[in-house]
Amino acid sequence: MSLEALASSPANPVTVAMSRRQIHHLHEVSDNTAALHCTSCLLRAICLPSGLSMQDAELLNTLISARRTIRRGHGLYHAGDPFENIYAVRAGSFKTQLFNPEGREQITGFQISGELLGLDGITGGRHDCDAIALEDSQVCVIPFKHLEQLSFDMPTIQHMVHRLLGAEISRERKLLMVLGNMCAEERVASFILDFSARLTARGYSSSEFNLRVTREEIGNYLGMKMETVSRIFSRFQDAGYIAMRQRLIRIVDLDGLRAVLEPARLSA
Amino acid sequence: MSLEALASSPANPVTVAMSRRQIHHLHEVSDNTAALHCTSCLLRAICLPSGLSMQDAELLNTLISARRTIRRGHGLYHAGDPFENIYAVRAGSFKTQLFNPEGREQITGFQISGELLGLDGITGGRHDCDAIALEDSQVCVIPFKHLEQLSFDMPTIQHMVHRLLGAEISRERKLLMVLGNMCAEERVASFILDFSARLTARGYSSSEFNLRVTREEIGNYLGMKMETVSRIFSRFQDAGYIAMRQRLIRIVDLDGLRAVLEPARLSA
DNA sequence: CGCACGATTGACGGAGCTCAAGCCGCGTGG
DNA sequence: CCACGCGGCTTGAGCTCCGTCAATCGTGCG
Repeated sequence: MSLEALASSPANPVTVAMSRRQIHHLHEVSDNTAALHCTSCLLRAICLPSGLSMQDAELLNTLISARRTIRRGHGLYHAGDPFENIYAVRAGSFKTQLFNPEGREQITGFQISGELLGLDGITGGRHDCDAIALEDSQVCVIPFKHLEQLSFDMPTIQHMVHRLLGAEISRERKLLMVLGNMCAEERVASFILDFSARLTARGYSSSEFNLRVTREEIGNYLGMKMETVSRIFSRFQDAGYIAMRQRLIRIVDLDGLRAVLEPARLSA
Repeated sequence: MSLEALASSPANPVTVAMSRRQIHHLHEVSDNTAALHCTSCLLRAICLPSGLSMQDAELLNTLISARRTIRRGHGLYHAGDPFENIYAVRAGSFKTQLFNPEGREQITGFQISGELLGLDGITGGRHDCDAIALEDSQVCVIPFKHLEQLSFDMPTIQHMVHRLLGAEISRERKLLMVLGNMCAEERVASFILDFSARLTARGYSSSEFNLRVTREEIGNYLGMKMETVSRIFSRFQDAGYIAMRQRLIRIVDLDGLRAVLEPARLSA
């Protein structure tokens, strides 16, 4: 079936299949009531306890004081809130946004299951950004004081904390590279590829997923305007790299998408 | 005296005075041989030991295994080097640069006295960027393993490490805001203001300083081309915000520079 | 003194922004 | 169940800011 047909027909069987198949949604994890402990959590391999022994993971579990459910559009925390906990996304997804003194907004990241929230605020004792749920979501609450205490006796836990903070630094650096060096097409391509890679690591489909965010939010994150994001999605669709319907996206030609980032294109 | 004269005349008394006065240079600190310990170092208030008691600072000093001198243009460490130490800039200045898989370069920061280097690499056990000296410089070497060990017994030290990592995250977020939200003029204005603020915190002149970096490097850092950086410096000079001669810059109208960042300008 | 590298400045073109119109899909209420 | 409205998305036309290319200048160094 041609991509043109896919793009133009709302009743197209493929797109209908896409919208019906539930991808990366709340129930996959939270319905599993057996997974209330880190040791048995489905996210264990990629979440906080990754790299820890079974015993250490058990210990970590004792820290998790609660789980919290956040409704779509609501905040997990806001800039200025006292820093007390870090959070592991158990189900759903979030965005973190920053406001500068002049009131400009910058989205600094989108977090999905198994990723952490709240590491900002370690320095100042207060969070310095807002974390907003993009859909009904659930997080594990980890009181940071307890984590610090635990890390006195446990070098592995201390290493873990350092690793987490370092990972956040690396993540932001990658974004700096995108914003500082890439043109609009490249930014969008790397955005899609990054999302795909993270979903792969979590065992979700890497070729078909729901972005959950508006064009506006993607644009803000990538430092460009909504209209440009939209145009480039359309261009990628015409080029046969992706197929999309609303916020549902399917990667059709991974190599094509990767080629957008190749510097060789510049000389061509 | 008019700014036009200042800009056009190389022999102008003001600019000559600027180039003769030594600002932010190596000898201010390293000549002070009494300051070989954290407790007596001139940078104490703003460096690693900031916020620590005299005793803790003394303890910290025992960690500093060596000082290293790096010649201008040489690397303190490179991407891929095993991560062993973090470094405190004792004198001079550095840039940190990142290369992505496609070979693109992104400068992620400029570090001056009292600032830290090497925090990247905590995660992977390897540095993930290069640190290059912008002038002959000297650093204090702090073996990270020792620091971690020390932090088992010393909550204050552990807090310090977390604070440092958190500060790095915040720093990069500010840059994300600049790259994601601001036009060229605003980027340059915020670059100058950021530099000025950091020098103020270190007791240097906040209105007159040596940038030490090429237009190319400023452009790379700010996500724009050298020519645009140059044009905007010229424009700021014409507008009476700054006076500059080569890499030496003097802030003439701080409020004017700040006003460039005001969103009110957009509606005007 | 002359070379080389960096900085400046101009002319031009294009990528991406602005403004605007129209469309789609979903929720709501009659 | 359908009409309606609204928020988000798409697409077009025109413009602007910034990148590109190129010439020139200035400065520091050998």
